[in-house]
Amino acid sequence: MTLRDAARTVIEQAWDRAARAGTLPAGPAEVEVEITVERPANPDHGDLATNIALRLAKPLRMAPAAIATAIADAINDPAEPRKPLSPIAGAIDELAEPSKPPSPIAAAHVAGPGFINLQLTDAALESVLAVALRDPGTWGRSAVGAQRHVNVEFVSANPTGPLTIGNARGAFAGDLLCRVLEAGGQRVTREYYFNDSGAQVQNLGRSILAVRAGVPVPEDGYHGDYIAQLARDLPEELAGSAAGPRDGAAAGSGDGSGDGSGDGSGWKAGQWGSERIRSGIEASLATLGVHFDVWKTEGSLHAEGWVERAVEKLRAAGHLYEQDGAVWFRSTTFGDGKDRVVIRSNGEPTYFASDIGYVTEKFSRGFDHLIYIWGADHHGTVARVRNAAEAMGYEVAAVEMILTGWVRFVRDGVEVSMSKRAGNFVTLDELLSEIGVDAARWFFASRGANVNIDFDIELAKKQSNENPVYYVQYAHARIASILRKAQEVGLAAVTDMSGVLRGGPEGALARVVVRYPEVIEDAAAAQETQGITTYATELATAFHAFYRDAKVVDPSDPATSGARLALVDATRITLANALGLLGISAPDAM
RNA sequence: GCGCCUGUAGCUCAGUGGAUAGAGCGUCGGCCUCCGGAGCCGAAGGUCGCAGGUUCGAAUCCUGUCGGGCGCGCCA
Repeated sequence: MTLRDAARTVIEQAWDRAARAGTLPAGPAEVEVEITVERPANPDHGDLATNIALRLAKPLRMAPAAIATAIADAINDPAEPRKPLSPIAGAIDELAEPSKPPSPIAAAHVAGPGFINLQLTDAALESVLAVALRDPGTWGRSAVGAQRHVNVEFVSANPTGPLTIGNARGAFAGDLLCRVLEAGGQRVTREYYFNDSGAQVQNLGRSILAVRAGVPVPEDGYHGDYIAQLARDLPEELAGSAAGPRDGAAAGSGDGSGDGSGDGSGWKAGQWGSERIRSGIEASLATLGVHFDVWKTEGSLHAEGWVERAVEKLRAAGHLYEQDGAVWFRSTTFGDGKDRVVIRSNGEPTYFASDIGYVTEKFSRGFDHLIYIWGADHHGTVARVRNAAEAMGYEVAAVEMILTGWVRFVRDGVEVSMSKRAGNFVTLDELLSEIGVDAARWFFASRGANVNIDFDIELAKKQSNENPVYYVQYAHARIASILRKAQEVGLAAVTDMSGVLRGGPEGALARVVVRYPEVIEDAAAAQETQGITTYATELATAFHAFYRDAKVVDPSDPATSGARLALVDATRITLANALGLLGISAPDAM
């Protein structure tokens, strides 16, 4: 439970008392309305504020200011015995007599058109800081999403070439999403889906063989240095079998690929090269701090019968029909603009058929929720996959697609066009060696997943030293330095901060620190990380201001020093947790 | 043509029903005898694309419109 939740309870109980006392015509039991509590931007408006009186004006048929006054008076009434409040992160109880837990609210004021502004007690601030200091490992984490097991599939680039900076968006967006869901208490499985048996793999093999043989690569083959490297490394036995038969285990999709060429040349080389590339991709992702739990191949979905069974499921439910020799899914039943082919007239299943099989396979593993991170160019396939899930009897809401916006990569003002086939691309590894993982992570974490971004590589390099991430990291390093200094002179943090938080620089910093759990809760609910980077910047700013105004290490005043050390350490823990949640390092020295 | 995303400060982006719309970078001006100046303080800079509507209240919700991106295959 956060301070915000506690405040909500205080407000609801005050409203209830006002209704029972007759100053308001109806209480929370009679009127259905959500009590929203927010952190006002203007510090003059208190620590927390609620607009409940404005929202009750219509149902209660009263002026907002009168309602606000009634509720505020009830909150402020010291004679009123307090009902037990749920503990604030289990901490406030410890400071209170069990029979009468204290309210975290010191005072309520009516302001503006009917807002109720609330002031937190110093005891509430101190008890929340104590939670951070006592249990840094879980500080800020929420259990709201416990029990939900989520599958997040992202990147999923076919292994026909190294990851490019075009894949960076999905990699970071997906990983950041996973991290914020985990912080919200959910269980997450990170999944990478790829095709190890399609025509592109064969195409890759032919390209490798062609380069090795010194002949021109096929017209739509792959180019680039990495192909030359693979050609050099290709084992002799695979190089000799240019026309080797296709591996039977991969049967089911892509076979012949409908182009009539029908020969199996390049298969073994292609599969060898594909696996080489895949492990290279895994290594690249590892340098980003991105690790997958499951690597799933399209071929396995066919081999294990998932596609076939899913198609049967749709057929049994009456959602399939035949036309022009093909089998169609009646997607229009569920609002799609047109029906979609599942089995082509040549008997081959479509990519969509694999998607359908994959949905059933994922749900068979017990997930409550599926999330797909797709590029914006895939939005056309969202409806059909969700429709198919619905047609098979799954909850549509449990199948969610998040579309990442376009990243337009620019170098010196000129757009960098990228094509793996043409061998013209900037790899993810190159990007990171230029700007660094921490800066790249911060860049993507601080922007919405679905917005289009212009990314100027030269500008990013140039500005990397001024990246806001260093501002936050610097605050962390500065605190670490202060703590080292304190230890040198024999000063230690004290747990009893009573009196130190009263107003002044301490109160201002403490008020930002204690907000952290709410920031994480909001981020998890919105499935976004921008709020975390914004908050981390605010916290760093608050610390730097505190540092300016308050001397922390002062041997002549160990009591004040001790309390300030505790506050500063809670700040350090919070910065480290926020950065760590985003996969960014929190250095003790820079 | 239809559908989805998007338009906020010079630039890159936060802010999705609340009080005076924010940050970083850039520009201009200040601050190191003192725990880390990768810092601090201040200034300039915005008809939130435009027009209607809903609401006590709209950058935020609805409708229309203009600009940008993407999609509309028995490709993956």
